[in-house]
Amino acid sequence: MEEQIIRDTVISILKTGYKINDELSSLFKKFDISLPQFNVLRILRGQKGKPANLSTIQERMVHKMSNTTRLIDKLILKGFVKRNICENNRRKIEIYITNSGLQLLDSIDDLLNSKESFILKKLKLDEKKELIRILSKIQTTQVN
Amino acid sequence: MEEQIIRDTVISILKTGYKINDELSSLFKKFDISLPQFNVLRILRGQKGKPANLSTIQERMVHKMSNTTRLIDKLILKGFVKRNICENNRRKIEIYITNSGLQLLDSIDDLLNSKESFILKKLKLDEKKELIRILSKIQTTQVN
DNA sequence: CTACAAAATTTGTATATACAAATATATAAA
DNA sequence: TTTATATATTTGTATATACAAATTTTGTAG
Repeated sequence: MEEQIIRDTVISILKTGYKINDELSSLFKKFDISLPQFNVLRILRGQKGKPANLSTIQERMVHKMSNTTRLIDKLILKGFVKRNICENNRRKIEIYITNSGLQLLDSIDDLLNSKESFILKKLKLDEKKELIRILSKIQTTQVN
Repeated sequence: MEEQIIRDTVISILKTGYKINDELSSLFKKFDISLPQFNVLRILRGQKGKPANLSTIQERMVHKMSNTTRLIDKLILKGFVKRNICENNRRKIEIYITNSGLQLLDSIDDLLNSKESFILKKLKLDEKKELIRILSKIQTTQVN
């Protein structure tokens, strides 16, 4: 029945998501960061020197979180990012990645690439594209 | 480049997983349970009266967790399940769903079905099947 | 200029989760 | 029978996350 297929689809997305989440988390753990923390660092690297403020980071995060402030706090403690108050708008903060943060990402990049390739190794190129196409339909479904 | 597509695929699976996770969580929250708790209740209902022990439940969970004991504790506190020590093997415990738990599931079923349908409403039947097929390839990829 | 609402971030607090170590029981070997 | 090993679950503890309320600063209407 259709209803069963819907349920199976939902469960298979969830399971695969959890699996990938767990595997990447265990990789990042070796570098003493969490997956969301890594995600933030990568967003900041993408800024190419320009700072980002909290709300920008939140928007771009793979998993939107309720508490990005404390996540940044931890990255600051580890020396991977810096935080300043924005001159123009003192409500905002400006967040930068440090050299140490860039070095960390650099040391993770290759490992991550091979991990990701491994996870998807059974998929042909077409299947990856198909996956992206179908999943993006779900992403763009607005829920009330 | 291929590497970029791999990354995009991984991110799109993660994002979709988080999205579905969050939406279902917010539905279950109305009933004062979490998604993993719901999952356990549904596993127990599937036992059709027979008890399940902790390790069985853990194996079947959508998201394997490190701490199923306390998850069950919470369900017991709410009166949705019961726990006994197994007669044959006193290391094991036997977990049952109560009538109250069954009623809860019953009251959730319809809402959940329509939520799931809504989430996947943009997908044709073939696309759902294709999704399941491709994702199962990832599921069966053993990571060292 | 003052009061009020909006925006951006932070903080308090309760709950959830991960991980490792501890406990309890059963099985097997000597 | 004693000791060791494996199995099943529980507990301690540190960390992570969710959610709501509080704080700080800005913009705007009167």
